[in-house]
Amino acid sequence: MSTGSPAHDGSARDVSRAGRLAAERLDVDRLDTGRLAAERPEGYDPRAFEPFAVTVDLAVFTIRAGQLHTLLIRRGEPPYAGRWALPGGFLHARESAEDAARRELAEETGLPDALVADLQLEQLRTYSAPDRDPRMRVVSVAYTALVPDLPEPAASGGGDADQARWTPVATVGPLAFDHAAILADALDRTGAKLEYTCVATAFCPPEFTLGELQQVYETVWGATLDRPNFRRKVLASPGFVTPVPGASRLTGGRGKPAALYRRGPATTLHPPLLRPR
Amino acid sequence: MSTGSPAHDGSARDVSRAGRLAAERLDVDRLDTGRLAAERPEGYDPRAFEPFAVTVDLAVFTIRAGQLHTLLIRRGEPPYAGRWALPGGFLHARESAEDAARRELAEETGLPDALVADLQLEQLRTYSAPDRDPRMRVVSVAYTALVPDLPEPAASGGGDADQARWTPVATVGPLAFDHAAILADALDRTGAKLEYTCVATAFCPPEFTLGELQQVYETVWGATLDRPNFRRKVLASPGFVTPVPGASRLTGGRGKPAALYRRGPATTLHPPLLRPR
DNA sequence: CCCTTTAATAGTCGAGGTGACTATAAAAAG
DNA sequence: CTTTTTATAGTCACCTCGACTATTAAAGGG
Repeated sequence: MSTGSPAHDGSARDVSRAGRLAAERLDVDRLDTGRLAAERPEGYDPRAFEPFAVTVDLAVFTIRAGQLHTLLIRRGEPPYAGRWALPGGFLHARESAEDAARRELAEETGLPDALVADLQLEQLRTYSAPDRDPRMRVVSVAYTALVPDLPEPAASGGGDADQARWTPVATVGPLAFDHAAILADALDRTGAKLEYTCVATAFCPPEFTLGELQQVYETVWGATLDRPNFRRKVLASPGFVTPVPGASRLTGGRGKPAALYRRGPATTLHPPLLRPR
Repeated sequence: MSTGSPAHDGSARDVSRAGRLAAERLDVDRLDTGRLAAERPEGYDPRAFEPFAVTVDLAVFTIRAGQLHTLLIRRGEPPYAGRWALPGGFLHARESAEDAARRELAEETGLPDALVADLQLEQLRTYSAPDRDPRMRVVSVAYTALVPDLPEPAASGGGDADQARWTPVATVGPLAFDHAAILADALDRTGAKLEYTCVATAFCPPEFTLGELQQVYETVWGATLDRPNFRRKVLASPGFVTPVPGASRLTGGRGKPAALYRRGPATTLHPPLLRPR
């Protein structure tokens, strides 16, 4: 947590990692990684090495009109036909879970590849309950992504735009599979990450005002913050934001124009910006 | 992060979750979860739905003789024959990853089932680099467990005791597969969790002195802490520890006997106990 | 053009947490 | 009995933070 990416991004590490002993379906004697045959418990079940399907699911958040939105996709086929679900899909044969998440995000949101490439993408948790899919065993690696408010709505990428939509998290109804639990976990994690990392700027455009940054915190936390104190805290955190010299923008039309900032080089907040209560 | 288990324990939730749409190997048209056929990119590869093997790996930590130790197992077969590795194994057909981790932990450490059942067990991260196993595709869900210093060394459970050992993390050599990276991630995470959760007591026996608790922090962080200040902080955190009335224990033989405490009901630390610098 | 409104920015003050430090109490060793 | 050792109690300055007030710079209405 000290100096690493706020998203606990491990893809670069993943790629350079050596492989791990694995099952070969017809060679049961060599299947049980890391354990000797002598150590195996009695009742050893060959079905233990049944293959699994592996998917990624994405909780993508943005802030639009002062409300936290998440990207949902309407399912067209059973089970859960007609239900909304998190975007996601299967791992391809030669890609890591993070690569798959990035690919799915690009495909389903139609974001330019350049934007997707350097996006905040954090591995949330892996969901592996045996009955989470009624038809077969599926293990899913969930990721969280934070994006700025997009000029173009989601699913502009060629597909049926009606099938993918930004939905205010407050109005999200029942979701397919265990996606409601994944979404809840993602919300918890995102709120917590705002406290001790600089990821809040991921919700903002390249240049933003401190008022807009504060709105990110207030929207995600569902709390109101004291503006002078928030300002003092952010400016006192080295590397959180860097001022754009001479630049300012009229925020609401009225009032004093606000100075503009860009995201700084820091990824963690020392000390943290704790949410009230 | 607010009131949940410090280990982000999601097993209870997992079990109650509905299943997720999955691949059926002979029904390619229904394989791509959450996406319509119209949305699929060209060059769609049927091998994308190749089955994966899913394993769990365990970074088990304990403190012994003032040093942080981790449980390692010596591999008996290639690849990496003779190398040390983290304990772990394959998911069985009808168990969640957390259940598998708990089962593997019980099998490989020989701990009493009762102890394993209510153990701190936290999902760390999922490792999915395509080349992490030279023979086939293996996705591994890594867990971290913190245990008190065990009277009996590891692998007392029937097997070849020479194949499993507590090893000081400072002297861990090269490990099999990407286990060195997993171990490093687990160390990072454990150090960070000590700051804002109460998991440190997981390293201690049921009754412990504040000096022993402080040693946990000092050992994991590799730093020395001021004793009066540590004491003040711990006692000021409601629910972190509860005193055992009238009980005391001679710690080193010499000196004033220390009061005994048990772990309290709290799981998170407000405000956090930040490590120095 | 002046005055009001609105929002950003600057500054103040006290409570509380924390680091560094000193002092006392209770045990064993000599 | 004295020394040593370790737990425990207490002190003090600094720094952060929450709550609050004051000033500045824009738009809008008369």
